[in-house]
Amino acid sequence: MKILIIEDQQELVKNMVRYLNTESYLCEVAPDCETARRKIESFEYDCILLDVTLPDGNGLTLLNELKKDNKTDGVIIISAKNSIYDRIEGLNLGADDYLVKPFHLSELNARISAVIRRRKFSGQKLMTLNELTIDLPGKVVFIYKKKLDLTRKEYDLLLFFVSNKNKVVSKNSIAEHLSGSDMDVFDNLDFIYTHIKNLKRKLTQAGGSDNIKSVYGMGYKFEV
Amino acid sequence: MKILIIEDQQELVKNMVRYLNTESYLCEVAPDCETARRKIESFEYDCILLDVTLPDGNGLTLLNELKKDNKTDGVIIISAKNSIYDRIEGLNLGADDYLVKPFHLSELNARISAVIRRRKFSGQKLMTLNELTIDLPGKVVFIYKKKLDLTRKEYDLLLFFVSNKNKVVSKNSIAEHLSGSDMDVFDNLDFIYTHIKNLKRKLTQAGGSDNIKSVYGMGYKFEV
DNA sequence: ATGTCGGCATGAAGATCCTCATTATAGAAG
DNA sequence: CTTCTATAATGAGGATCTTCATGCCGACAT
Repeated sequence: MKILIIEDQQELVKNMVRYLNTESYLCEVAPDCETARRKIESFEYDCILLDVTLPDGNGLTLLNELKKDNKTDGVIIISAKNSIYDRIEGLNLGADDYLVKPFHLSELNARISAVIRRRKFSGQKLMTLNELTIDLPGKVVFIYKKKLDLTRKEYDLLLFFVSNKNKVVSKNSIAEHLSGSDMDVFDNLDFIYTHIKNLKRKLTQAGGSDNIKSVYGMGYKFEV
Repeated sequence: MKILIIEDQQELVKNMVRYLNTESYLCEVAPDCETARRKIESFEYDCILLDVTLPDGNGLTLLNELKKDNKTDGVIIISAKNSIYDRIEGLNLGADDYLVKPFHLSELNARISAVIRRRKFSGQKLMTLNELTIDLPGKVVFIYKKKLDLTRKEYDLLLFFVSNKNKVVSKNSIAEHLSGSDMDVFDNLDFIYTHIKNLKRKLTQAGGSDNIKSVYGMGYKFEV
């Protein structure tokens, strides 16, 4: 899952990134509105953390721009001020949640996963597809009650498949989802093969069926 | 572990429950004395958080009732007033600890686990695990009758390990136990390494076996 | 002064990830 | 049907990143 952190306080950002990395999120940082705009244009994030006070403008202004493009989904406002005005304004502009500085990282984490759950999995905490069970808050996958030991990429990949089940996803979109950095072009998509192979192996070795079908020349489809 | 929260401020309760849930406590809420009485009668909680100001009476009155039934064990008083009277009164009535609003959730957590820890060991004064002997009231540790010279943190750490023996404890939970927990966020968990290293050294140098095993990426486990 | 504590630097150990070379397969073309 | 080419699967190994161990030192309190 990819998160954009729009925040200029370096120290805070450092802590957030470290913590969220341990929670298996891929983070990108935009220290100002300008960078944020550029990144949001070129990529779709699962969750956006938006600080209100930024060096080159107000975060709520940025949020307002996003609203026009219907891109406010998944935005969590972060503000140092405990101002009711900011809160209401932010939520009115379509933000999903609101966090007041200083906050606990565990609370941040809880809100992020809540937002993502709401967006992608209609609020469900547990997702079941035949023999497959995914515990979203716990980030654990089971097959027939048996816990799978997946790496971060494998988990991300599986989640990406599940949230696009029965649809063909291109290798490029998979690559974008899995890669941490925001490269536009991938000179080499081979690393996908490895992750798909490993995921398939772990799924089948645990007794599951192989739902990941390759669609020649198109990409892959998770059939269920 | 089950916790009863006797508190009428909904917003606060919501935050406490959410936080304590992430700490894998099970929470029940009583918004007034009446509900609290009923719940305490029908169930035994590992810890009770008791607000002093409640809509239908004073929390200390409730505590007094509990004292008559010897049920004050594990009670943490919560008060908005920083009143010495309340504090002394509460502790006199048998409360285990006292917390002044507003407080950090991490501090609340630390105190709850402290109370639970205290209660867990309350029956025994001496705890023996193979060559290891812990004199709980005296806070002294022996290996083969040989007294270990542990610092406070080292002792706390050992106790935490012992009370979670054969279970993996995360570094985060260790950090929360060891710290006075005024910190919002642990930007650095390295101090744990030092204490673990020193504890291990003291244990082995005294002739004990090294029971503290690291579980890569998970934390540590005290095997016995 | 002394002991305790926590941060930092370094290096080892471990896990993860990606590249690459090779083999297998699908679809197109002859 | 056979051949050819593009695409996909697989296995091995090294690069990279994370986590952990250890020693050292300054800060702080007793």
